[in-house]
Amino acid sequence: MISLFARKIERFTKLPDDDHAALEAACDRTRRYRAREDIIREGDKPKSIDIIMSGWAARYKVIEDGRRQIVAFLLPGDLFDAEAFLLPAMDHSIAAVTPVTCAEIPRETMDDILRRQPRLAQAMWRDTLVALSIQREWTLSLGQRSALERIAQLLCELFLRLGAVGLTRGDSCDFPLTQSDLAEATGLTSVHVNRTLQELRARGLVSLSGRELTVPDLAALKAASAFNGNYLHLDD
Amino acid sequence: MISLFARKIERFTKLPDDDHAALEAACDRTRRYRAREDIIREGDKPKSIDIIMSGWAARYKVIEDGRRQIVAFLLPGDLFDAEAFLLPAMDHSIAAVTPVTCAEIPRETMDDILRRQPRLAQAMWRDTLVALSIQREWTLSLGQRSALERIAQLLCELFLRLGAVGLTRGDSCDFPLTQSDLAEATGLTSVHVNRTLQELRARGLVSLSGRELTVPDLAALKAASAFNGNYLHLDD
DNA sequence: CGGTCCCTTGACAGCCGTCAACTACCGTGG
DNA sequence: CCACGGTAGTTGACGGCTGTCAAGGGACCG
Repeated sequence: MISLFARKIERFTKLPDDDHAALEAACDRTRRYRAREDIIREGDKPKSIDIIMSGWAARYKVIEDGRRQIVAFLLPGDLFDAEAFLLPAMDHSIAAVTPVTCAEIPRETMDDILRRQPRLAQAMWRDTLVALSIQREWTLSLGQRSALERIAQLLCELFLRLGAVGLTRGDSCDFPLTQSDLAEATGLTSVHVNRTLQELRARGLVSLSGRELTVPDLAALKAASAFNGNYLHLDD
Repeated sequence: MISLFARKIERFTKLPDDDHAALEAACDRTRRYRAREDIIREGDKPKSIDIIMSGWAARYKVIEDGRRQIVAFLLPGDLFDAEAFLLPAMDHSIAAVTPVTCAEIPRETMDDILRRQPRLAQAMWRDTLVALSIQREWTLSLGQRSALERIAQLLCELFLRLGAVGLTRGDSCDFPLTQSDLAEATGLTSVHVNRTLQELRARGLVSLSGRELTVPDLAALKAASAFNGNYLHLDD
């Protein structure tokens, strides 16, 4: 059941069988969320650590006057709420983008894992470090890249991350984000995202319609965004 | 010697004495860097995990055409290079802003800590989660805040983080960043940072001269940047 | 006293935001 | 069947925040 997550963290170190068993046993329940439903809100103190089994979600932060920023996308296989386990309370919110199914690891189980499965705990810590690396790249993007580069960069990232968990079909993949979602993630307005997507299409870099993204020439899209995939830590 | 770091991670859970001893024993050497010297470069695979004992450093990323973004500041008590321990190679660089002194934990010692001191490992993981939370706030800032808000926000953050490790004096603190540093951290140009600082001074929100920052009214500065300090996880 | 780094200032331009209206699509229900 | 409403996408006109370019000033230092 937790195969996607296991596969992801085993990119670095193969886990022994008892860690697999512990992880398998830890995910005792699943939970479903509707599209656009909040999964956790800022200030909450959730009782479990979740792994996304299917669907897309978005971490977002709001400023009191209503401005809103998506700070990360969560894809199948991604672990989240480790922060809720180790920190006092959530400092941001998470919303489902599509219908989402999660596997839940209860807090008490996490306590056991930390004490008794150090390799598994280490793999989870490493997962946090990859998330941090991605967050740094978003900081770079928002600080330095133009609108076109930012959007191209984000599309590259999502395409590669989906590919890493086997969710691409050739040069295409599902793409449930609206232009407003893209705008909130890139710090642009949806109007400007719209114009920029037209530019990307005009250059033949992407085709994006009917909830499907096609990237005919990934190298070209990378070049357009000055993409450097090291930050994803997908290889080796 | 590692007191600042221990104090920082014990905000959440008191560590037992043997963890203290393990941490103390782990930091067997210190190393010094000159101001503006690179401490680690992208692609490196350092042999130790470092804790800053004194001075300021900056994590930064570059795009191949030369654009440069500071993605985090590292202050005394901060742990860094955990990513270098758990991930294949550095995906960014770190440079000293001032002269810096670091305590070094060798990789082999870290292996031992993970196996034998689960509470200490957990505290370090938590430290990574706080860094991730800060990185999310930077993403929010760059995506949504105006130039004035971004700079005010950053000044608030640095002032509070310095205060948490006892490095403020009343409403003042050392402030070694140049306007170019601020520009690279906020995604602005140094010209615009200059004008914006003048605006902040004109409003009486900060005074910044001779490497010293004074914040006469922290609440006012927070208000000017729509600051919400939850993300720092400094209390409780 | 020349050099370098940092800060400051002015004029101008451009990327992207704001505002507003319009189209397309789709599911619901009369 | 068509009216209806809501969401998503599109387009145009205009404005402003911030960048670019260029020059100059002040402080520190060898």
